[in-house]
Amino acid sequence: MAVQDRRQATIYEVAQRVGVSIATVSRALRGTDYVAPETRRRVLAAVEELQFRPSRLGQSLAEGRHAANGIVFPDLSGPYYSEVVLGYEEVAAELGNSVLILATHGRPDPARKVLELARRVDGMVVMGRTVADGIVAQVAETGVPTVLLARAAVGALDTITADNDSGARRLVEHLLGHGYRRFAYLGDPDTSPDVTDRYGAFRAALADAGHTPPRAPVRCAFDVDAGHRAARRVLAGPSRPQALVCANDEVALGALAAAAELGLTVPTDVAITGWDDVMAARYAGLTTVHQPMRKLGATAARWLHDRMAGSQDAVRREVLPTRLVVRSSCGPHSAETEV
Amino acid sequence: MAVQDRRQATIYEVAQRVGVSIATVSRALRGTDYVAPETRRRVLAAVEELQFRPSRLGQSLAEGRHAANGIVFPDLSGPYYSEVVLGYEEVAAELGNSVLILATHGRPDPARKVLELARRVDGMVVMGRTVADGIVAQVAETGVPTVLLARAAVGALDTITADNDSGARRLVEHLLGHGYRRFAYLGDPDTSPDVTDRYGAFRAALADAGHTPPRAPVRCAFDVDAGHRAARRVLAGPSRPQALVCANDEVALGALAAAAELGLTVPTDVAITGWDDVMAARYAGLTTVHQPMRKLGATAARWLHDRMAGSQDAVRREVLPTRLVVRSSCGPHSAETEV
DNA sequence: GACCGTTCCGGAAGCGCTTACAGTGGCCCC
DNA sequence: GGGGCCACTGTAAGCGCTTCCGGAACGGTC
Repeated sequence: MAVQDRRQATIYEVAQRVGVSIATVSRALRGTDYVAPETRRRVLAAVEELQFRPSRLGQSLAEGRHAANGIVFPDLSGPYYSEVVLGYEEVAAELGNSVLILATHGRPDPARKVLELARRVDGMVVMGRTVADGIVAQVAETGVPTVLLARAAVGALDTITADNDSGARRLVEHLLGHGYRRFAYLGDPDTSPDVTDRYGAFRAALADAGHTPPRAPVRCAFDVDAGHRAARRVLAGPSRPQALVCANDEVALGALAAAAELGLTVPTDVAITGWDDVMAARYAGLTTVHQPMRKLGATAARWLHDRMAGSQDAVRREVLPTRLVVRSSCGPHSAETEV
Repeated sequence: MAVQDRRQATIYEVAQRVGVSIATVSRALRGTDYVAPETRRRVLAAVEELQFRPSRLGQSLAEGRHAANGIVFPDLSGPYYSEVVLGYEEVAAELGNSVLILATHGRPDPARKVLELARRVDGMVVMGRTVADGIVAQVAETGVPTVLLARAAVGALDTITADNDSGARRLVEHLLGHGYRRFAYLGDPDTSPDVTDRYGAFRAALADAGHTPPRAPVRCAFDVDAGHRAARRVLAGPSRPQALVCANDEVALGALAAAAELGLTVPTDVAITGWDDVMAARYAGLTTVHQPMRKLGATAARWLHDRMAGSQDAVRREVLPTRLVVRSSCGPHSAETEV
């Protein structure tokens, strides 16, 4: 007792102190098999005295599992990703798994990082445009259950997404209802599968209604500053669009700021819409499309858990509904449709 | 080649295939010792053929380290925590560590979860009011380097916080400058060390200026809805305060909504301030105190890394500066002080 | 009293790596 | 031509657990 031992006690020391075998200590601790009450008591006492905590590595190695799973996402910045990750962590932890996170954004060689992550977990979810499909397939082939989130299906993997398609169509219909005909799309459809879908549906909806979609999107990153710069360019240019459809709320928020700077009134001079329905959208009066972020994360965690438990059920694909949230930035409305 | 083996190949199979010992395979792979070029080539070829990936558990057990560290926070919801976590993940990953996250919010028995996390990492940071000091001390005693973030120092642990004190004082001074004398504080100082400090400094600043601080805070959770409800109660009650100082931006955002509902104009009828400077604050014209969230996380990760590397340097304590961001919600200003 | 089932426990074999230690040749040098 | 060094490789001892297998003790049954 005298000198505190810095080293963690091992199961051997506990066994020795009690005068039993390590097998008995293990059994007493996990309650997996018969152990005499008195023996168990003495084991627990020794555990207490020695401050023994079983090594997670030893356990995992012996059990052949990590009791952990991971989530890969492009970036945690922005409310969207963090909400999804939170939803994920919440149920993963509930199901007894530790969660490892990996943000690939801007990192060199994300593939290596993802493969590395795959070696420390029993399962993982890959979100959005993080690594190439080939890498995902490679991970899945190593036997690590994988579920895809907000990204196009790859092979026979469970995939969960939000309904970008209907969301975009409803948004376009609403805007057309306001009478707008000249549109611009802000954001880069190539950097996120979700946005690819949204942009595609946006164009399709316009075409279906007999209107010509813009020639090309105004490419910009998905943050406020990039949206701000892109919007300035578009709004200051010739033949100003009547409506700016933005890839996400951050871009739209930047666009709102740009419009204000240019002395333009929203929605009178230009309508602006976002996507995600982040908190700021509400205060900016931004019309947007709501995504069930927590639920996306939670569902992914649950599905992954099923697969890790060995489920051989048919591949699951689900598209969670989105909801058009009409606020003031898209045009005049008689009554507040949403708050 | 014929049938894909579901099982991961082990180092033994690689060794057998090449006709060398596992030691040689290990050496060839990690490059830690002499291996004949030709041998290495053959090893790498076998690795490729068998799709061998070393087991992280085997490695960790042998090396005696996890190559991972963890962060514990109360909740990821809200932009504040997610930004800190992102800043943390960014540098931790850069330094070669996987990141485990654990949100304690609302979970039963957070202590057990934290202790469990401690067993799977080489070091961890504990943020805010998550577990009792005793648990933190216990973790630290097991030899897992620990750094504290946005929480009062415990024992000889590195601790990093934001400057709540000066922030709150500057805020109060500014509000007094507007002529306000009747204040209310929204938020529960007992649920976050940061807020405890802010509230304390808020009262002290008022007292120092010869004014009487409010008798007690208006306790509410740190989200928009709670802020909204609390503000409604306060604003609709008798002797309406002239200024609502809120524990964080979310509460303040809720308060803004409440004021609007009650037909009160901000800041004419009531001034409202927040804390954190989240994105929405900008669009809501909210006067607030900016915190360097990314930097908090990044610094914690760096310090933790030093400790994990065995640094025995003196205990580090740092208080990162905060910045008063004046917008429209606190009163009339001749020119925009901040955007 | 032989037999059997139950309870309890120890021995030992893994799990998949890393690395200390001990060679074994080959080559160079005096 | 013997000694020494260097490049390279194998042996084996861990790392700290879990769990299979089998043995011992004990009580109850026919």
